[in-house]
Amino acid sequence: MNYNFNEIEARWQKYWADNKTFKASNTSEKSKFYVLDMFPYPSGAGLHVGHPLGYIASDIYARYKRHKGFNVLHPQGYDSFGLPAEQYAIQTGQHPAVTTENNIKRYREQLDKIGFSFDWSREVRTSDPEYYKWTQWIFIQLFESWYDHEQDKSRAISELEEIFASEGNTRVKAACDDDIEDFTAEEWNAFSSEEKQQVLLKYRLTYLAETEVNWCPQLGTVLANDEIVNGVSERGGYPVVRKKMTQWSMRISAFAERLLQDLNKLDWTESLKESQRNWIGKSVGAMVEFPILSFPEGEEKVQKAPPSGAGGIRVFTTRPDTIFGVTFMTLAPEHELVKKITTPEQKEEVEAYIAASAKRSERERMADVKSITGVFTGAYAEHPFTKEPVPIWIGDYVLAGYGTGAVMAVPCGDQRDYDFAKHFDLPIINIFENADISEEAFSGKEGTVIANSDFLSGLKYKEALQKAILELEKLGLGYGKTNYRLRDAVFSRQRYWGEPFPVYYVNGMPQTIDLEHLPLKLPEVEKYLPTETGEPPLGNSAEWAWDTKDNKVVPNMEINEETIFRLELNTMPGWAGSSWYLFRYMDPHNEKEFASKEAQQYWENVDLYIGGSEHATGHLLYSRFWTKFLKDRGYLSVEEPFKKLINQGMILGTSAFVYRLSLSWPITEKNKDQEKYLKWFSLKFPQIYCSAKLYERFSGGGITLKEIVDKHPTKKLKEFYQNLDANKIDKDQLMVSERLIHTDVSFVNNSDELDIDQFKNWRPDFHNAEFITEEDGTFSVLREVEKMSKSKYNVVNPDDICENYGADTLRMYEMFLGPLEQAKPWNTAGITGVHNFLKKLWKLYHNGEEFQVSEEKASAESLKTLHKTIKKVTEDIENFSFNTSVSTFMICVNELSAQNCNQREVLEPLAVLIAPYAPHIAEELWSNLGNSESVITAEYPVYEEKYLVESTKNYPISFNGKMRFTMELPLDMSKDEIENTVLGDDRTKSYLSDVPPKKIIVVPGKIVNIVI
RNA sequence: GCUCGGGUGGUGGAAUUGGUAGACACGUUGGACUUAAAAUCCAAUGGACAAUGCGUCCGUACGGGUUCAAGUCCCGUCCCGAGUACCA
Repeated sequence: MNYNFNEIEARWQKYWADNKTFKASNTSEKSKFYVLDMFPYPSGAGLHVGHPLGYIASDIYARYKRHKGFNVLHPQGYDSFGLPAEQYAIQTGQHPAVTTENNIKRYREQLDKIGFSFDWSREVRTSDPEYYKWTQWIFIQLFESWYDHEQDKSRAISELEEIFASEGNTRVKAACDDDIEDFTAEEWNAFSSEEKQQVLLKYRLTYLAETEVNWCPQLGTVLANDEIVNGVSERGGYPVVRKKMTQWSMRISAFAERLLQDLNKLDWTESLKESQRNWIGKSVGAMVEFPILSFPEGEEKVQKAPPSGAGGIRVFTTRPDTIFGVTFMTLAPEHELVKKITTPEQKEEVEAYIAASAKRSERERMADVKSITGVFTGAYAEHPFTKEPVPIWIGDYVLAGYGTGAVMAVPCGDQRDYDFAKHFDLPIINIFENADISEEAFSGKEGTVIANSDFLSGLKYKEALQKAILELEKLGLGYGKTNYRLRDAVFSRQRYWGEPFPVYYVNGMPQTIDLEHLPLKLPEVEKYLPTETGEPPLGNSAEWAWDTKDNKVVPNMEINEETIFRLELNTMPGWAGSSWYLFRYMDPHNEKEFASKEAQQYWENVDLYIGGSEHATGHLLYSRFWTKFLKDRGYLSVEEPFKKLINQGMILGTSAFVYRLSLSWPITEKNKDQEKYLKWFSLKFPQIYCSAKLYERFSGGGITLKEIVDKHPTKKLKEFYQNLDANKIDKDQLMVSERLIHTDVSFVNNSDELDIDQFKNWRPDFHNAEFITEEDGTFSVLREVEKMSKSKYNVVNPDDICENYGADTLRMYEMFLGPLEQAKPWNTAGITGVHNFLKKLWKLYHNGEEFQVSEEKASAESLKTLHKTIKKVTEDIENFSFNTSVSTFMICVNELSAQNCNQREVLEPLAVLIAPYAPHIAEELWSNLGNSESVITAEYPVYEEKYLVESTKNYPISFNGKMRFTMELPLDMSKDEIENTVLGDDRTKSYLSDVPPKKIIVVPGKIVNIVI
């Protein structure tokens, strides 16, 4: 019987589904193990071979753990709220829920074909009201909480109210807005309830605030920092501008220190922890206040303007020890004090500068690091110690968003300050002993001795740092402070397809809806675009008001501001639902809690999490934040969501680009009839030869040139295809890409012919390209490895692989490609190797057509092969080195085939051993071996040392470290005996040629090295 | 710029604590089977020299070093990838 993978796989997939083989129980005597994949966003394009990579790895591990006797939770679900479904809805009018449902169906079909051991009874979808009910509930909990820095935990807002009522807010150390004024208990108690609400909002862990946000006009929404790549939106690549808006924010900054410290507890890769550390961006230093001096008109005398506090410029610095090196200050152009302090003489210049820098986008400012710009405000600040006036400048190298938006400039110690000072001819004072600052700033820290600095002179960096802070504190002009780069996370999105906020507004103050009335379901809207007045899409809904009497949604027209109020129009961002989904899997159908205490206590948190590294700073940070919050408030018992995390590398696709090289004579006024330009340019290939309509029809995935020719045989296209030299390029595999490369160079050539050699000279990247010259131009074909994506027409579909080779081949091949964590290009060519291996494995259990295993004792040789394999594969799985375990299996099967091994004693354990990797074939073999239950119930084979014990070792004999020959010697031979035996060998003698060796190194069991 | 990875045949990649570099697979070449092809099986396959085999030399980005022994450890240089960036 041949290895009929299609039939075998379909049968076992049905068996698993019918028997609920992978259903996990929340009560078990066994130890638990939780293996989780980052759940997918169900996009319209379906899965490509890159998606399942991580799923296969986690599935192998989950199956392995089951064999090892663990109760394994291995669920899967969908992150089903998101932008693409909404964009699609805007274009086609189809409800996102409908397209999402369709996409999920397709995903499920594709996933099922690969044979994953997911417990689908626990499936979650973030867009399901029964799920987002609890996302809304968590939001409410955040709203009802504040962060107490003294206890270092989140607490109920009612406790804060009690503190305010009894002692005011002066002693409260809370994470809160900056602009809070002190009040006493009496004052608090005298506040109106509205005033109280306003104050509390500044303490809540989710709060409304006028914030400067990243606004993307094309997408019509705000974006989080991690949704912006290189100044443009991650999705779509649209420009992003800064804009002030009232937005919900999450006070994640309150958790900065804990998020940083607890990284040490996690079994994550160092690089991932490092990116989180960078993102949190802790810096220790001091807050210093420089009082402002002003020059009142007509008076030369320096006068102290508003006393410190109200009128000072606050700066954050990591180097308070360098304070005597301050020669000027720089404010960000957006700094609120700029307008107040600018002198009339400087006003014009300053305003022009502010206007100019406001025009420059964030991106331009980032790209243009080199040029130094700035303007003097005319104002001066007073140095806290020397009392000397310090000129105040503005410059856009200072960022409004970091620290206080102002810096004390120490040109001798900071390169940017140095450059600024040089450019504007500002003084530079050297306050470092033995430092040369004639060319650049001196940035040394450890061992640096401060000079020329009054009471700091002679002190080392560390001592000076502490002394400076101490002295500042004495003056009341500064204090030690730790600053974090981590900003509070904006939580509002002006979108339709997301979780609605369970919030309505009474007199402008937000109120939340009680749990028993959740979920607040997403309303129907006529269109998914912003309203004419610029409100988010939910503003289009006719029924989006909250009736506080009946606790239900009612039509907007009934709003009376007494019992019926308007609801929040924003929705939550994508990361809301994904921040806690791991806990919902534990108890997915619970209607009373997001997960029961029992389920939580049993499953705790994720033991192994596998997913892409693109979530390093977004999802993984937010999820940690919410977990810590829920723990603080007693809803969870764990501090961290994911114990161990592995990033699978991306699988890349190979794209072939067809470029058209053509001649053209662009005619301009200047060169009319004078010169001929040979201009090379690329065109969207399909658009040359086929209509735009056709192009759209093909956009379901990668398209080959042959497909276009078959479906749309225009004469030109046919000719082009036929004339391609099949010896030079694989014409049927030729993929057509819409990629457009712009060239910015044109070069002069007086001939009409394209000089290919010259062209290659000019563009070395085309050195290996194929060139084909046609009557209407020259074409070139280039292959490049890049991210696999529908838009790049380089997608390989896993369905086709399953169809042609089977899921087991796909699973093993994806693992065989290389280390899990490494990015690697997909190349289908090598898949036959893995497929042949499975065929050989199949043959081991068959005698020609018949399934047949022998009940006789296996040979010592075969047992050795088996146990060697058990040992290596087990180690490999534990180390997530799946690629090497696949080759171990290949070696094993090659050896057993050579030994003609067909004994049950070897083949039965082998079937279990390979089951995590190739579960379908394993089930088939296991059942043919006479077992009635699924192979998943089988115990994992145990490696026994006794089968591997060797009596001899094939010693490599090397001379001066170079291996020359080997000698088979008993392992129990002593060092001296080995030495004598080796020296007695004829080959050794010939290498020594009668010269006695200088030294002989014998490492028993390893090597012999003779030094001549 | 900084941080973290990495650089090994024609290709993907192996090589626990320094101990036989190139496992396993693809590809290529030759052979068997076949009318033929596919499939399958067998053999060879880092490079150079030698070629009857024995062999010799060079080889893990580059230059040094430590060591009996270095892909592996140390110092310096170059290159590639990822993240991050006027972070005060």
